[in-house]
Amino acid sequence: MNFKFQLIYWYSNNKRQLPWRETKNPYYIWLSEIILQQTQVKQGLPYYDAFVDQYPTIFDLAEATETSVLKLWQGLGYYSRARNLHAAAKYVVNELNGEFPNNYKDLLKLKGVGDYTASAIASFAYNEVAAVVDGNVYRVLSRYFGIDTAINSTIGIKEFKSLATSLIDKAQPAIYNQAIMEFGALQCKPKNPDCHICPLKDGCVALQKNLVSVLPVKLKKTKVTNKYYNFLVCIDNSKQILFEKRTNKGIWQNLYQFPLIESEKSLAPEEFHLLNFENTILSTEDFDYSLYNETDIIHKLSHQHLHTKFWIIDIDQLPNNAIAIASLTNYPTSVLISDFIDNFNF
DNA sequence: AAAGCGGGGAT
DNA sequence: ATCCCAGCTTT
Repeated sequence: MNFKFQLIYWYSNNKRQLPWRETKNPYYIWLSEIILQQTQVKQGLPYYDAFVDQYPTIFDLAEATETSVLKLWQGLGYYSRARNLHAAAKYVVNELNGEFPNNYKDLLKLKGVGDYTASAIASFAYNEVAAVVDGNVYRVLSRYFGIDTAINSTIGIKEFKSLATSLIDKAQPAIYNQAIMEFGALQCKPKNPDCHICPLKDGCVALQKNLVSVLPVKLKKTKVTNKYYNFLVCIDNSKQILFEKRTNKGIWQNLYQFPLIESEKSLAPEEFHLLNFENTILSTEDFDYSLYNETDIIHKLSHQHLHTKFWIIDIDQLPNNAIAIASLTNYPTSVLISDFIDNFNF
């Protein structure tokens, strides 16, 4: 048996039952693919169910507000996916008369849809011969064929896409694509795969040459920068609180948070006055404050470590852009903020 | 070509 | 700690 039939045979015996595999509806398949970008199935599954439940059609999604879409996305990370998802839904409904793009080339025009996702939707929903290359595929191909080209280099991306295209089963592209990804996820795992029970072991170059643990090759890691965040939790006598939208570029765009002042270093409790209040409505004179967390909460993103302090500030009367404390949970926020809201005794 | 963008799981 | 996850967009 050749490579593709071995994969498909293995898949038929080992595949997981997942809801997006039970449908050919391109909207549901698209939804699942966006959710699963850089996200493990276990983490994405409850979000998929929630989106299907709350937005059963692309029209429902298009009619929603971005804030409500972000709220449902809360906790999943990479929030540009949610913003792009919503924008693409509006594009399909308003510009394409609600007809979902039905081929690789047109799928690529959707915001948040790149080569992998366009190939996945085109093959799964329309059985188009378009080879997917995700993290699983990179791993399987680099090991089986013993390829040490860096998978995140420009040349590597082209080389693996070309190889994947040459291998796909043109008679059943949907099954083949599913099979190679599932094989990478369950059998050809990143760490300590059980190669002695692998159906492809006889042809696997990495196994013969003892290169399983070093393939695939990936270029360097991103450098982590440290930042020092000071959130001002400003509460007044009528249980109002300041909460505002992050409109800047960068992390957590369009999510909500308490007023934030960055500092150059981690401040001691008595150094509160060193914060730069220039762009806030507060002056350091007219309120009492305390520090919620004695030691910094370190919120780790892939490229930033956020050393965070929550300063609790009591004020007589906040301006009328403040919101009710009871309504805080209606707003989409980062995990850093939602954890605080869940734990703080308001 | 490189950097930016989250959060959690596995080891 | 470190790497990885059904990657894409911006610089």
